[in-house]
Amino acid sequence: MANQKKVQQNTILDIAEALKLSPATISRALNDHPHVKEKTKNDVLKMAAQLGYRRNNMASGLRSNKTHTIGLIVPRISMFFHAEVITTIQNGLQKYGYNLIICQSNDSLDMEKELTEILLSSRVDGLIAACTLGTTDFSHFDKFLQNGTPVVFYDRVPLNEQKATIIKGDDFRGGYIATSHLIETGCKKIAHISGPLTSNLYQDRSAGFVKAMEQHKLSVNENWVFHQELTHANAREAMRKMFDGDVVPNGLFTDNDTSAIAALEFAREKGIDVPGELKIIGYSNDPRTSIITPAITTVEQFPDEVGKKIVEALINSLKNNTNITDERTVPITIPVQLIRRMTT
Amino acid sequence: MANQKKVQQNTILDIAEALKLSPATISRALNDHPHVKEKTKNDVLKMAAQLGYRRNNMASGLRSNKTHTIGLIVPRISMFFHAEVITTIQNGLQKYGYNLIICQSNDSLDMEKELTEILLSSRVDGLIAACTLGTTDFSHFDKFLQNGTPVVFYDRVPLNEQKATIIKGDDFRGGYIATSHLIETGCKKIAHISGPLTSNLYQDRSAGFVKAMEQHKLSVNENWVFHQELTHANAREAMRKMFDGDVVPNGLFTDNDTSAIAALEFAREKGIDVPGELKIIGYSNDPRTSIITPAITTVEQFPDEVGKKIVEALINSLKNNTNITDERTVPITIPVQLIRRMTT
DNA sequence: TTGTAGGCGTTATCAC
DNA sequence: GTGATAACGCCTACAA
Repeated sequence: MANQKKVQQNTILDIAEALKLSPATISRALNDHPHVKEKTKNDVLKMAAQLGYRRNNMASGLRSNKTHTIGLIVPRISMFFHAEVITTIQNGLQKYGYNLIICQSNDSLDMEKELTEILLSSRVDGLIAACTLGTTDFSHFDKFLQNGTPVVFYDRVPLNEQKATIIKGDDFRGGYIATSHLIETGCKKIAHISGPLTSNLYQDRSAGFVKAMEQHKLSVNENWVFHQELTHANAREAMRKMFDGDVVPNGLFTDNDTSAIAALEFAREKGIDVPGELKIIGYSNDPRTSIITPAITTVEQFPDEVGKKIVEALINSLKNNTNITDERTVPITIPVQLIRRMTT
Repeated sequence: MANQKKVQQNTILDIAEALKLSPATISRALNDHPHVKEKTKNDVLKMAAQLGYRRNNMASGLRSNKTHTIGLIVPRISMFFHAEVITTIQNGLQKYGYNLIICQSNDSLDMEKELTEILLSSRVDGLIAACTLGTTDFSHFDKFLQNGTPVVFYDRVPLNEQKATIIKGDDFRGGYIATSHLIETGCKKIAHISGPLTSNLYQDRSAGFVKAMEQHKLSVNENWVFHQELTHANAREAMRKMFDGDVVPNGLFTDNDTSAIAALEFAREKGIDVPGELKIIGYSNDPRTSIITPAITTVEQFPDEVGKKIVEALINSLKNNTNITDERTVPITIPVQLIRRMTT
């Protein structure tokens, strides 16, 4: 009984028998093989429909060594940016006949490792990953590369990966234009609530921040620079620390929108006028930023573009099997754009 | 070359050879079969790790007729409610060793049908589905039930399905408490922006609305009741129509938060005081409702609870293979709760 | 254009 | 406690 749970499904043998043909012909007909008579093809298709036949992907995959399945690992699907990217990826891959196994690491490195093992067992044809913020060692992805499975990293990516495709937003420029915008609107005392420097995202945005400051001959106040998990609570705490002091910032760049929202709420409660006394700019163009009062200026990352590039790169790798091609080593960068609203 | 894309992976035969054991023993050891010596088990595990062995799920599934994979069909993962439910489901199933193939129908019935075909081919061990708003004929799910694959519907569910598990929010009560709340806070002229009546969701919420109105001897103004796709634009249009008239409502119940937000924005633009002249209540407790000014009163659906119940029900069906059990026919209802904020 | 036969990697059923 | 063997459903040389 253990393995009898599922009722037996029809197989190509059933179709073969019904049509007095050989299983091979059925297989060929179903796969639209050129050397099959039109009529035979039609007969097979009709009979397949009639019997409710569905190809067994396991058997097919075992034999052909292809699963038509792509693995995807993200921190959390409920993060706006990722949700949008995933939707685009899924719709894109579907057109090419690929399925997507979506896995969430919950931003846990252990979970991420476990998921790679699972996807390895599933023999996915390709892998897409946005790593956890704490992933600095990417060796758990090596197996895929080693056995020729293309890997596309996006958003949170390895720094020195030579064999995988890397797709990232222009975080340096994002940090730079956000900070420059604050400066241009009159801020001289600028704070930066950033994420942990273990991730390329925040390294680059921080570098952009520093660059803009330097270019305008503004000094960075280290007490106003935070590297922390970008939660609502942490942002509030950072705000509290800064506004406890005698000298307070008049510009704030946060590396995500949740922090910007928290900061805005804090300002509201403390009677700090935004944008009068404090200008705020966030990152990601989360739907909440346009809805809050005042609407928050932020940096658009074009998740749709990111998703499209991922699909394009992956399909390309899958087709050409160019797993050791040079072009792959050059990261693909998606532009960002300042969305100016009411907080600056 | 066609099927040589992936490098050959190690198999149990490789382990067997390295250890001078038979493949059968390796298989048993890896599956923690009772009749294997501890030492042998350890040796096998060690060698498997050393060789970087990963079980081939296709081969295993083909033989054992189990995929340890659950299919999930939702309209869109980026909808807040679904994103939360999915996260809970995935984390829950993971504990039981099940993977999840997440598919998006984009609220298209054709896509939904296609996805069932794909998941049929994948021979998923179970299926979870939140249907499109237009799904009134659920026969494309019959195949799963027929071959003994448990199916759990949630949110948007079939009305007369006898063999599948049904998990839904208490939409009738949600509509009822929302409307009652408006009445209790002084509204007598109440409008209802609802979704299409093809879905149980909006049938039930509408019934709750009507029931509350009747109970308080209030008449329903049919010009103020809309059944439409619950988009931002449609809600604005509905508002425009209502507020073009001489008599305007002073209470509004919308079946989702996007519509509530659109209505609030409309009111703001037209100088209609909320909650003074118009009270608004939404549905779902989308994060945006608590962030907008004024924060919107809404109905909490407890996606986390929904997710937990789904996992529980599914695991239960999977274990007991109770595919024709009576208890399954009784829908499981998750309570809802009024979240009172500033718009009422 | 169609048929035959072998094998993909694993597990289950026998034996021993 | 372990080994030999067949079978899961499909695909693809090779043969006809």
